[in-house]
Amino acid sequence: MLRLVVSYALISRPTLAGTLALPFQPSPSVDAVAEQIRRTGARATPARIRVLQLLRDAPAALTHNEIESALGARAIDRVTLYRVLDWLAESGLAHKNTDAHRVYRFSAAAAGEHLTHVHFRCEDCGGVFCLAAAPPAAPALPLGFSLSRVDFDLRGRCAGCCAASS
Amino acid sequence: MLRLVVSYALISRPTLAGTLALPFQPSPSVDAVAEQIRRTGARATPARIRVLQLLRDAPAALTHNEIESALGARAIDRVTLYRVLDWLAESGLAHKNTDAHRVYRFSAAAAGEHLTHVHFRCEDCGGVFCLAAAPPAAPALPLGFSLSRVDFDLRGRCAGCCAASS
DNA sequence: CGACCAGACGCAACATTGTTGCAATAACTT
DNA sequence: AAGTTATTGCAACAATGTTGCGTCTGGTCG
Ligand SMILES: [Mn+2]
Ligand SMILES: [Mn+2]
Ligand SMILES: [Zn+2]
Ligand SMILES: [Zn+2]
Repeated sequence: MLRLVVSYALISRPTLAGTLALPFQPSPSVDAVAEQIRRTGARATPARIRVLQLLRDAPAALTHNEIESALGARAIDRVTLYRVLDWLAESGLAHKNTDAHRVYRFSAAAAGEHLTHVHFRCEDCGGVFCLAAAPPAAPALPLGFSLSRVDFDLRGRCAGCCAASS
Repeated sequence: MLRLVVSYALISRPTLAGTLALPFQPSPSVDAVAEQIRRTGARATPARIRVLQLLRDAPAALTHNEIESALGARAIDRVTLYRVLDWLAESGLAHKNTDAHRVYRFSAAAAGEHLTHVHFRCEDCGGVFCLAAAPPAAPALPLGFSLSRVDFDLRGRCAGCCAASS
């Protein structure tokens, strides 16, 4: 069975603040989130509002599964959640990334542009941590290739997982 | 449906040789491969020999699916192939990586150490290309984190996919 | 306000990749 | 040649993600 635990508390701990980007942000109001959605030209539905608000509150990128659990009772439909998440990513309101277990993780885009910093990916829990360091410049590409983005990923075990196994 | 096409020919083209690492290597004999397997202390079974030989012949990292197709008739069992591939990776004879479509790709380990160079990952076909550039050094980690590996991945569209859509 | 309708939703069914349990087989050892 | 035990093949399962389609509703306009 796949073990996918997000060390919520740990990620936003001040202990790591010196090297972690994206500090915790105050929760946005429902109206503000709805307005942000409408500005893209699309409809501000309850599903989109709740999910985007959840992402903006989250201290780390979340999986579809984690979001479904977080919504708890009166959860929205599984497929709708997939569509909402993809829509958020396409419309630029969220980032869609793959974690160390090859599962998609989503994070609110407003909080910071993930292309401007380096990431640490825990091979144990799958968590993604935003580090303060900037990624280096890309080397030259072979002829005919086109670049869309650069990822500098450090892999290993996060503090939480290291502590849990010692 | 998932489209997973490896541009075999393209990857080993001399056009790209200036910037691509891992040039094409001559095919190893069955006996040499079997001996390489036995040296790990495990049994040299037909499945392991055929798969490792295929990987050493391949100009690019292959998915489970591609390997199954390549073996064609008298294919080995799906599950056995998964186990052979995982064993090859664990025993150090092959590398196991994730492509842009979040599918595992396997490549023979002897041909070159992938930690010493940068990769280009095509977001269209999922192909992984080894570039000649070396990855930059890792920045400092937060306290308690442990690093196991660094990936510097360029993402975009490969020459084959760019040409196909123009 | 009430009707309208493109866009969003919910449901059911499906696809793909990867894993687990277990009995049967065969690679190596003696 | 027989014995041991790693490896195989099969069937069933699990997790993530997708597609098709009929129903509903958010935002708009009369
Ligand atoms: Mn980030
Ligand atoms: Mn490589
Ligand atoms: Zn972890
Ligand atoms: Zn491509």
